[in-house]
Amino acid sequence: MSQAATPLPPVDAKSSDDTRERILDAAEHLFTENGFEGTSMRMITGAAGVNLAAVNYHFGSKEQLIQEVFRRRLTWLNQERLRILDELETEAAGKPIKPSLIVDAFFGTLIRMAEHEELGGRTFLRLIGRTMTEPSGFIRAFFAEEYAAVVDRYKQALFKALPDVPKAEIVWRFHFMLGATSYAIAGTDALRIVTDWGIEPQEAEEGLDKLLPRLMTFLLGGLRAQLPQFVEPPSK
Amino acid sequence: MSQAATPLPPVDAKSSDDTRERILDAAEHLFTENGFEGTSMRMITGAAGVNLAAVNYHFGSKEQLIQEVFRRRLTWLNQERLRILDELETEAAGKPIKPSLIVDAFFGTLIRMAEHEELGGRTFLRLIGRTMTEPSGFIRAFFAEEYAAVVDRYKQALFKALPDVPKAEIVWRFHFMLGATSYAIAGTDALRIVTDWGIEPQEAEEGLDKLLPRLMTFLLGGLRAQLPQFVEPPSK
DNA sequence: ATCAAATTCAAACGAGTGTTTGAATCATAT
DNA sequence: ATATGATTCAAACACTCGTTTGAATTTGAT
Repeated sequence: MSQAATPLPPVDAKSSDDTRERILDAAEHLFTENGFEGTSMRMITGAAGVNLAAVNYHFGSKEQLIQEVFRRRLTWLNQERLRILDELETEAAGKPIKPSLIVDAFFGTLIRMAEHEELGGRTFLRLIGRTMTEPSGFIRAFFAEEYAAVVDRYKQALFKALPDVPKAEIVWRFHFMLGATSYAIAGTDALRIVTDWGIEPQEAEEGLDKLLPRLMTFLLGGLRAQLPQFVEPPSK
Repeated sequence: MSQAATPLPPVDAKSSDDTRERILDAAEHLFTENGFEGTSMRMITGAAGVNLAAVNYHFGSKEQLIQEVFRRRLTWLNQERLRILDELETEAAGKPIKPSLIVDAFFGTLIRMAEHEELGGRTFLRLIGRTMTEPSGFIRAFFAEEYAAVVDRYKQALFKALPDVPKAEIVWRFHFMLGATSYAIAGTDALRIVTDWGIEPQEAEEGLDKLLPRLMTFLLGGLRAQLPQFVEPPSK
């Protein structure tokens, strides 16, 4: 129980950072493949080539390990999202921002993480896609805290960008966009089984390059769609 | 090990159907709240008020129980989807069907299940939304088998309905639509935490009545969006 | 009433879980 | 070289997991 309370190594990188990183990398991969409950500490430490007790020593518990796996990526992602939105708002100088720019800043920034292996690459992208529907209470709470500020800023930007669309409608469509995106990245192989595509597999392979423009046009098409007409239920 | 091999009670309803149904209902709710690995047999049998061994006796294993939880709903759902598509194709008499009708037949039929408690209601809807991103291998395989025929028929219908859209594009957009839908139904409360809405909660409550038209316009907006222009990467 | 099958039950099984312990090893600064 | 703290390690802890067992009970047909 020596120093497990220390949140992060203070400044310089000790050799034990190795162990931490190896554990985080192994956990990221295994969580993606097997889920949180389907991944045991022994699987993680085995894949990382470290002792079983290392996780509890460095992170405290499995729960805290899960949080750290996300935090090391999400902190960067959401700061980047805020930075870009700041930039856009500065350029716009008070005027509304084009919806396509807002959507790209939020979802494009996420998708583009897949190209950078040092940011977790496709593995982390799949993991986060799956985790959005995670039932576990503490994960939902953690995500809520990690996302609250960003989502709120983007919501406000969309309200301003689409003044003719009711706010409730925008929130719902934001919700839908999140779903389409999560699914697209989580299920690159999950649903390939289901759909079997019926198109040349070569065309499915190069998916990630073309995924972003494809997703983008879909999201924007949905975001800018005509407003729904609520039909009153027949009689009642 | 008396008769555990019997797939289903032959014809008439015995009193033990009670036990089966109680288990399935309890499992459906608990899986929705806690996930598959987060729900133990003891939780299920406890909630159902039956003996611990009852699950293994009636279903063989936890894995088979999970499959049965889905099968009793999905069989109806996908038959209904096929039936409606048959109807639409008969009416169309060889001509393409309007995309909105196809989309409503597939996704609307799912959403409308929520209104019928005897079909599982909102609980099953949330469960299926979450399960689409499930990592577990046997669940993916099971879903693939259960969905293959339906998805293929609907894909063909969409190809015909949108002759100007490349097939690969349609498959992707079908994928996106699945994601938006799954998310919308799975996360009715999951993301409410994240977004906190910023709109009158009363307006969020009546969500399910208006969810379908809202989702519908979003999906159709995305499905019919302009085609993406693939920009070649800068230099390379 | 009798018999055979279906179902329920309490108890236990072996395996796997996350976590803890205390000694051994390593690194670093004096 | 020595002392101090950080880290690693093998072993064990208490617990939960899904499943199995074999006897008790219930059910339904004769």
